[in-house]
Amino acid sequence: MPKSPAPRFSFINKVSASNKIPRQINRNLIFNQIRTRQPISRADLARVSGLQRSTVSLIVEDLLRERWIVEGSMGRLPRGRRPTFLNLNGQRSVLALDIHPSQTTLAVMDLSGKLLSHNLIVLPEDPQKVIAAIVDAIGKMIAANSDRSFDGIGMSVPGRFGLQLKESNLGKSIFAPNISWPIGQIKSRVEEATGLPVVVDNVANACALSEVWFGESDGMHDLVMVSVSEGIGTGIFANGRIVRGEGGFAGEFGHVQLDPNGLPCSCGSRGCWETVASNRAGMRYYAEIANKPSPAFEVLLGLAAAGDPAGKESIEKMCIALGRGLHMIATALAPTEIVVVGDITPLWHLVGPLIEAEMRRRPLVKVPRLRPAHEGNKARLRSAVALVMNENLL
Amino acid sequence: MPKSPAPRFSFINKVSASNKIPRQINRNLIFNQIRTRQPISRADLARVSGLQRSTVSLIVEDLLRERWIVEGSMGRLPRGRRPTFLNLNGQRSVLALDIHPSQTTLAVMDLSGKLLSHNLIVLPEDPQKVIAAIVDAIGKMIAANSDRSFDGIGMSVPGRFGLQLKESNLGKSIFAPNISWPIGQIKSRVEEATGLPVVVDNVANACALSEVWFGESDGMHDLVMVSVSEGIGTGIFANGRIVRGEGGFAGEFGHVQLDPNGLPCSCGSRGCWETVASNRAGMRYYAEIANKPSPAFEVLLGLAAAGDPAGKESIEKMCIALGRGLHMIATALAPTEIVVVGDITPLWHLVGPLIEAEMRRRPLVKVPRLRPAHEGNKARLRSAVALVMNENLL
DNA sequence: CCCTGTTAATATGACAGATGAACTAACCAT
DNA sequence: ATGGTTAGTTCATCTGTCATATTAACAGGG
Repeated sequence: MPKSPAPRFSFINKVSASNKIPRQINRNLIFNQIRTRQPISRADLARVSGLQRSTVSLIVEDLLRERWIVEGSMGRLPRGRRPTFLNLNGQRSVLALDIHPSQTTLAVMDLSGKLLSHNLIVLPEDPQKVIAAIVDAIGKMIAANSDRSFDGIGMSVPGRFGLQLKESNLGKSIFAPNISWPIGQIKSRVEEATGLPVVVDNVANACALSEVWFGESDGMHDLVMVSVSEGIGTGIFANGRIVRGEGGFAGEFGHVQLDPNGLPCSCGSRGCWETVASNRAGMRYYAEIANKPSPAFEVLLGLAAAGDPAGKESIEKMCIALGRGLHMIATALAPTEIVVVGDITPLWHLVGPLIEAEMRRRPLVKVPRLRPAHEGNKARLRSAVALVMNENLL
Repeated sequence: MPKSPAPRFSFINKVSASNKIPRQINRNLIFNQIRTRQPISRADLARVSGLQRSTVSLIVEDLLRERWIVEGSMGRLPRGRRPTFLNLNGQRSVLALDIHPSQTTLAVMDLSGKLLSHNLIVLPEDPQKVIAAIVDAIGKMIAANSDRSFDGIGMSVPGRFGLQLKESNLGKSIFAPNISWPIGQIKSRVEEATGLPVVVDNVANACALSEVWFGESDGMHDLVMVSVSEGIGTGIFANGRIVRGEGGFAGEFGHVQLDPNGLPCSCGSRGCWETVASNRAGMRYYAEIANKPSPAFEVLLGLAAAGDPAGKESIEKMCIALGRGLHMIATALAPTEIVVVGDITPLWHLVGPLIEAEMRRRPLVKVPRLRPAHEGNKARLRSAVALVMNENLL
């Protein structure tokens, strides 16, 4: 990375900067390069970052001392001294909890987002017992991995939490219409029980971060992550950060009213985008078309993939509604790419073209790249790692 | 400003930071404090910025040497040495050009956004002669103010320009459906003619910046600026910067399709928000209701203010449509505040409540503050100053 | 008129951190 | 062995902030 585009910090800032700031920034840079390019030598880090080899060595020394990274094998070059490869410390790991109305998963992942083990958590019927069950499952998972060291617990949840300046979470759910148990207490309860720092964030925000941390996006461009499940949530990544908005409530494109005469929505409004484009909408379409109750969404997807006419038509209707919403997002934010995560992503070869065609049917000054989340099935889990790293690493 | 909320630079960055970065940031901070609090002493700057007095003195020395600021009178305190007040250098000024489909204004402003003189520019009919007329007017304005020194020319235009990493402009208009002359060449033509740096930006972006630089907003919160004129443009300020999106096309909420069966729009789509909520829409409503051609929008506003039934009804319809769009923005981005700029702002006591009521008629997790632009009539001009400062000052 | 207290502003040395050049280490090919 | 090459470290220098000391400038009181 040549240093040509000199960094500009010309935003209006209210806090003064000390001379530790450059180290903070450069350390971040170096760590991220190790993360994304490991194994990599100090010399290559210097080349890639634009920093001097001496500076890189100092930063690497810090990261080694704090055990974020480890020295690995030595490389072999046609000429010259052999480089020492650096890797993320594989022993450090993160607990990832993906809370989902229909299915909650707990996993152990390492800092590079590799899935080490995972379990479905069966949540009890009684809303008051859900958190206890989660705490219990987490305890067992930690016990079963006593050889590893955990840096924290990341949770992606379908709802918006109040956030403060620091990107950490107040732990108080304010807007989670698709969850029926008292999710607001989960942060404090789990922190109390495990002693580990817990970072909670909205699924879509977390997946957006995940895409930037682990995916093909490089953090330099704008990205909107659209999470399609029971409802629709979006995470907006712009200018190198998640756009959180006042109280952390940015990204509720799902509750933009597209049709004033539309169906009532769980949020209390009617005709919201998610009433026509979510999994629930797909199932409703099926029920209307086939004139019988819809099966679970995964099953419905299977029907559509197998060529069942009612199944196909209902998924198509859903895709058209999705496309219209994506046009809204593309028009409003002109992101470089829009990434979709949800149950439909495994069937992207079917739904992707439909969604994209509908998005492009209207004029669009700049057409964003549209794609499913990188490794969609792990995206929500891995986003939890991104959350913890984003919060705790620096 | 106590240093308590330690600045976090934990975004994913690709450029390394040198140890000149803190100075850059602190210099910015000090300059902005002088700008917003002038006259102010070094001691107060230290208190207000959290920096040491010695550091402040060094930075002030730089700013004085570069003539950004000047030493003014001395203060008087009940006890102790008298402070030396610092002020922006009143001699430095900026040319501000507000290009507007119906009216183009050229002004001289100082760095604090004070309007020193201004002129309407009458644009010739022939599209090919417009830029020459503008260049001519600028030349005359500079000649008439030969005692002043100009730092640059800021232009706010109703359109989106291609932008690059540096927030400067490529000078090539790509999307300006409401301008009929070749605006894309304006930057290079004017730079060539005057030798001054020219910064061009979308009206809404510029006004958003202006609000942050000169208004009551402190740059710490998110803000969406909605510019209502022939069309509707929005400028999104989040995480301390304008959200520009790929190619600089973010903010086209005006072209989100709210009604698939709506009227055709200048962008080629139909049922865009701006087809129902812009000045043009207001005039169309009047023509429909009164069954006669609408007068110019300013006149229509006057009718409404004077109590003319058709005038009132048409403006009301426009306000309702505006409110619906603001609900969309509030839902999507949850900004701390939404600021409106345009011809309607002088009548805010009439239209404001209507717009806000409609915005709040639907559920909203977080209701943004809604207000007209600070000194709405000067907002577009002053935004040009913000553009130049944002671009050239540091 | 000269202390004393108080506040403003500058000077100075210590510390953090990036830089670049010099240096050492390790390897290969001849 | 030797020279060439690449990796990584050491060190002096520079920029910049910070804390403290010092000087400057004022008011009020004896």
